[in-house]
This record gives sequence, structure tokens and C-alpha cells, in this order.
Amino acid sequence: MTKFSDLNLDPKVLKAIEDAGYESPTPIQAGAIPPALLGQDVLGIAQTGTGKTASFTLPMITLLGKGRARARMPRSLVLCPTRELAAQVAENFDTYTKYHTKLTKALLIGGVSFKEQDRLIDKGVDVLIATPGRLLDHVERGKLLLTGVQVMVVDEADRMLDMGFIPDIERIFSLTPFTRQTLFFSATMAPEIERITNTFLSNPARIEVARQATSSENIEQVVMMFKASRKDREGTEKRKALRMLIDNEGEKCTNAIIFCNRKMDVDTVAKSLKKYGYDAAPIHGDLDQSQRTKTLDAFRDGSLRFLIASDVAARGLDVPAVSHVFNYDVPSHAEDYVHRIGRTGRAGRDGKAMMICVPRDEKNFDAIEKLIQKTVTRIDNPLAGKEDPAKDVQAVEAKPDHEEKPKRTRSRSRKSAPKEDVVVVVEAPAEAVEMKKEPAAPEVQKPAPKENRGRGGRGRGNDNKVVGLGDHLPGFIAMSFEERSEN
DNA sequence: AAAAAAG
Repeated sequence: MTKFSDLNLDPKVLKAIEDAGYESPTPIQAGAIPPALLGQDVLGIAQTGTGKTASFTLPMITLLGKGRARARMPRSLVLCPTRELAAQVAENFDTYTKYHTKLTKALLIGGVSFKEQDRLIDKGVDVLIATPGRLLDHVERGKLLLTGVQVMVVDEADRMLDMGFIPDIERIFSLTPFTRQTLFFSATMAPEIERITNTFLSNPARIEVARQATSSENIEQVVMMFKASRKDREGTEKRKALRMLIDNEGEKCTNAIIFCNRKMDVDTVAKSLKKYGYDAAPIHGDLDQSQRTKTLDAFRDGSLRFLIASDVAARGLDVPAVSHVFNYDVPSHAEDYVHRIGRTGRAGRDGKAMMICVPRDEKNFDAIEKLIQKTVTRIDNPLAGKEDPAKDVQAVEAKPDHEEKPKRTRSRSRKSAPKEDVVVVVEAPAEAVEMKKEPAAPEVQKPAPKENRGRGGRGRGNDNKVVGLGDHLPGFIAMSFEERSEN
């Protein structure tokens, strides 16, 4: 098997890789690093979670190791679709420039002050990591010249396309010298992406990560078919259903991302969970960047248990140990489902994805099953048979805010109360039996914060062996565009 | 139909 040490990387980069505890590159790394080091353009067709980031940061650091940056003229540029992803790439650079103390970088993202960014640009940076809007903002203010860019990376190009960034990307391409080296990554090759690569890449080495034979078997997937007793109670009852799903998982649910389709629902669900004593916080694009960063950091380091999120967190976010993903809403694009549940079961771990599906979402749900080519285990809504399911919901919700602390204990005690029996009735007998409420553990405590949450700690220190820098790739995600549209 | 990104 290939080792990093076979790849002609700068010894100082190799040392940093070793420190981070990695030996063997993932397929995308093994494929992309050699041509990148030779100065060739690279077209990488790979999803997040394949070790994609390091497949460009490692050769970039090696190439940039020689030479020095000039003021206002960065030598390389990485474009990312969201601020969080940009920040994640920046962290990746930090990890592997450990022994390149002279290499400088700047993170140019929106929502934060220009001041620090301007200062860094003026001093001269080797690596610029940016979201398109803020980057162009700097350019327009005459603070930044892209004529010195030797290496340009476009990450998550298909998501850029989804978000309408393609004109910006084209514009940024046109501001850089055409002699630059381009490393371009996309999960799929949509026609528009194909066009861009034909225009801006020259004779690229094309690396496509092998599709996994099976579809993310380490993620157990269930769906609760849910119908509110009355339309105006849907929100309340759905939130109750969510709490039941969470409580039923007990300690197996060490932490979770809960996805909603709308920002408003993200706020509502987060607020509701907090009220019920769950350790929860929201993240979406309307929140302050400082808030977003703080929340994500807390979730990463294990001090926040539930992250309630819009699709801003659906793709690419790398939190090594997320035990559960809850889809409070069925995503309206089947592909988003794949991205969302891909936040769990990472680095070879097991994960569980649970979704609530209301009647009007059934069409979207069908599309999801079609895409993943798999039947998702149904669980019934245990509230459905009740005479007045909303009654006890409202009784609790009407209560004043509860004390913060014994959330786990509380949910347990509620569960053990006869009135609140929340045994989940299971349709599919075989696999889903474990969904039934288990006898309460004698002593319930908050799950200990995980070790090895930090950078480079991915997949280490547990039983699961992880190869390379990357994580597990849910197999069906790697289907080509054509393959998917065939269905 | 909504989210994201520049304000």
C-alpha cells in the first residue's frame, strides 16, 4: 500500500502528517497528490469525507514551501462555498504547516470584520482561503491582487453551482494568471461543471474516487411516519416526536445534528429543546458569524450535545464523532439527505440517522429511498393512537422553563412515568426491535465529552481502524450524475 | 421551496 512517505512530499509536511497520526493516503490523496506536485491541473471527483482537503493542502504546502509571499499578492487561493468549510480548510493548513513556520495564510470570509483580513493581506500571504463574496469584495476595494496566484483550488464546485456562485468563480478565474495551476474538486460532474472544467483546466489529471460497493452500511437509517392530530398542532407534536426519538436512543446518542429545512424551524426547535432541558443550540446563515463559530466549536469539542442546523451544516462539515443525525424535516432534495446523514458514521464509526416524515413529505421521502436504493426502516408515531396527543404536550410546554441540569435524568423519569409511556411501535419487526424502549439504566449521566475530538485525532484512539486522512465515504454518494438521473 | 454568500 502507498505510504505518504512515497509521495515526494516535503519532509516537514511528512513530519506533520506523522504527528497527526496518519500513514497511508486515502484514494483521492494517493491519486491527486502526485500530479499536483508535478504542477499538473487536477480534476478530483470526490465527496467530502474522502480526505479531499488534504489532497490539495499537502501538495500546496510542499509547493509553497519554497519562495515567499509579496504584499497584497497571495501565491495561492482556495475557494469554498461556505464560511464554515473555509474555516475547516484553514484548520487543515494549520495542522500541516506545523513545521513551516514561515508560511502564512489568511481566511477571507464574510460576516467578520475586514480589518484583520486587510492587515494580513497587506503583510502578504502564501495561502488565501476564501468564500467568493468576501474575496471579490476585497478585490473590488483594490486591496487584493490575484495576479500572483500560482495555485488555485476550487472546492465543492457542485455546491458552488447550487448556490449560484459559478459566475463569481468564473470571474475569479479570470483575475488569476492563466499560467496558474488549478486543482478542482466536485462531487459530481454536472454539465455546467463540465463546462467550467473544460474552460479553466488544462489537460487535468482526472481522479475519481472509487465508489463503495455498498451504501453506507455503517449508518442505520429509520424514519417515523408522522401525522399530526390536527394541522395546527403539527409543530408541537413534531417536536414532541423528536424528543421521543432522542430519548429512546438513550445514551447511545452521545451527540447529534438535527436538521430542519427552514431557518425559522431551526430556531424554534432549538428553543424548544432548550426549554425541555436538552443541551441544544442553533446554527444557520442568519445568525452572527461569531455565534456560528462559537456554536460549531462547542459542538466539535463535545461541550454541546445537540446542534440544530439548516443545510449550512449539511455538507462537508467534519465533526469526527457524531452518533446521530435527526432529520426533523425530510429534505426536499434527495441528495441533501445523503449529505446530511453523512455527518454521522464518519471515520469508520457507526452512526444512526432518524427522520420524521409528515404526509406532505412522502413524495420527497420516496425520492430519497429511490436515490439510496434502500428501504428505510419505518417506525410508527407512538402518539398517533392517543385520544388527545396534544394534551400532554401542551401541558408540558405550558410549564415555565425548567431547570437546566438533569435533562437526561428528566427525560428518563418522564419516560418511566406510566402516563408517558413512549414505547415506539415498530412496523418492521426484525431490525427495528431495538427501537423499543430499553429498561432505564440505573444511573444516567451526561455522556462524557469525547477524547480525540481535535484536528488530526480523527478515527484514532478507538477500535475502528482508519486509513489515511479521510473518512468513510457513503457509497451511493459516489454515483455519477448520470447514474443518479437514471433512477 | 429554501438555504447559502456581500452588504
